[in-house]
Amino acid sequence: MLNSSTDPHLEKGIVTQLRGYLAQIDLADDGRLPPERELSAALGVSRTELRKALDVLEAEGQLWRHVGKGTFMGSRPLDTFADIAALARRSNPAEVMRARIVMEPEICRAAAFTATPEDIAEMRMCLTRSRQAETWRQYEAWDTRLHRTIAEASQNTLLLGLFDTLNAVRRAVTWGRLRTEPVKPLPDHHSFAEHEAIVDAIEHRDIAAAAAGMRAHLQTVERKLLDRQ
Amino acid sequence: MLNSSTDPHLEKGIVTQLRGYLAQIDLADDGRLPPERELSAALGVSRTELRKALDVLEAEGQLWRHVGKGTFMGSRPLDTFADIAALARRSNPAEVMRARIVMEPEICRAAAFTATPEDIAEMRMCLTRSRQAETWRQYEAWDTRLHRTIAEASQNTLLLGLFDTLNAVRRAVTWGRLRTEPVKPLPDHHSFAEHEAIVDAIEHRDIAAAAAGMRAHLQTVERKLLDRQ
DNA sequence: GTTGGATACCAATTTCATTTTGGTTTATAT
DNA sequence: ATATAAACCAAAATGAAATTGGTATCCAAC
Repeated sequence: MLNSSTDPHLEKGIVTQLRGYLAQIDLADDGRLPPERELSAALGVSRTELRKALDVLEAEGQLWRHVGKGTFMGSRPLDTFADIAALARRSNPAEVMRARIVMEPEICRAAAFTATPEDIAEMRMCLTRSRQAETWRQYEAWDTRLHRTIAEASQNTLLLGLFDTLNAVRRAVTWGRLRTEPVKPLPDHHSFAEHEAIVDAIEHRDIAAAAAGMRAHLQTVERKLLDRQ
Repeated sequence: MLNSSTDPHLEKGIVTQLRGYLAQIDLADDGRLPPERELSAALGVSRTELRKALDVLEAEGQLWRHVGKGTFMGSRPLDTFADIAALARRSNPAEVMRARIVMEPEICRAAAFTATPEDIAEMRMCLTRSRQAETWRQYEAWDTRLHRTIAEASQNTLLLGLFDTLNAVRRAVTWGRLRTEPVKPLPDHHSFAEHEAIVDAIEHRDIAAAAAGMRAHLQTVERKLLDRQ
């Protein structure tokens, strides 16, 4: 009862030992620390005792664990809002338009840097087809494809992915408005000229005009959208 | 030149043959049809010719294809590029920084419009805590929280969701860089002053300065990152 | 009797090699 | 010229094996 090995407060010693070890080691970017089996060996304690110490730190919120994954410093990654269905439920058409106005002009600016002749040819095809559209559905298909071609032309997988996410939310959001528009796009539909101005700017590598054109276009779309409600 | 096998319109025949076959067969729930190698054998045409016919149907939007996955009837599912893990696999640190430079300044501009006093108070707390950080991990935690607080202050669920997606990809991307930095952030670390300029601009509703400050900050981060490689 | 250590086992997850698949190129033949 | 076959590539799916946190069991020490 007198030697330290039976001291009931020994576990507390392991906790402090562990704290020191964790402060000292330089862990990976993801905050993952060595598996329990290695850690117990490195600290010279049994796995059972190490787990008790880890339980304490986990209760303090200093780390989190998951079977098969490992043990990680910091707080458990919060449920990201990246789920499209959840996003669409929380969002609304006004937010979608605001997000488009934030993102797409800058994506368009980047595209003006990097668009290839093939990209521009596809944009031109979208322009032609959208003018020829016989129904609003067809028009929207070519409109969507044009905007996505611009995002592709940015040559950035990640930006394209974010654009796709935004687009998926846009389609999933309940717009609540009924189509009271004419059965097919009229020849003087505002988007035609705006789209062409954007593609022209991209083709001439006029990055400022490309961004400005896209912003103006989306602001027109936003205005038309909100007028109707 | 006279027999039908050299008829230049034969390919059109293959398209119709394929249409008939697709209308006839009972495809799986996911709309997947047999791989090209099987399909060409079943239809008794070469894979090259089959692919031409598939190109036509794809251009019509009747089916979509993806390497490794297969060919599917109908339109491409919404969440194709929205998966974080897939994005992280495809992307890289340079793309992540470019995407941040595209998105965050505009989010910051929006935040300068809408930030509440509570938002700004939290930003100031992040500034203080990041200055007090004893390790790089602590610093990064407060840095991340500052940037997310700014995104929250935009009052736009969708923008916040896109920001979270970007952040998740950032954490998942393999940076491959070794930590050669000092053990703790030095008092003259460039980010401190830059962060404070951004929060100041937001507080004074100087939307142009907010966006410019964020852009300058991220460009500095990008430069430091690429220097090191 | 209680405590701690070693061991074995479980299920979730990752890892890695293999296979499959659409996309592309090359050589050959008609 | 055009079509075909074959080979090759990279993305993705697949499946076996290893890894990892969680749990139960048995045993020794006191």
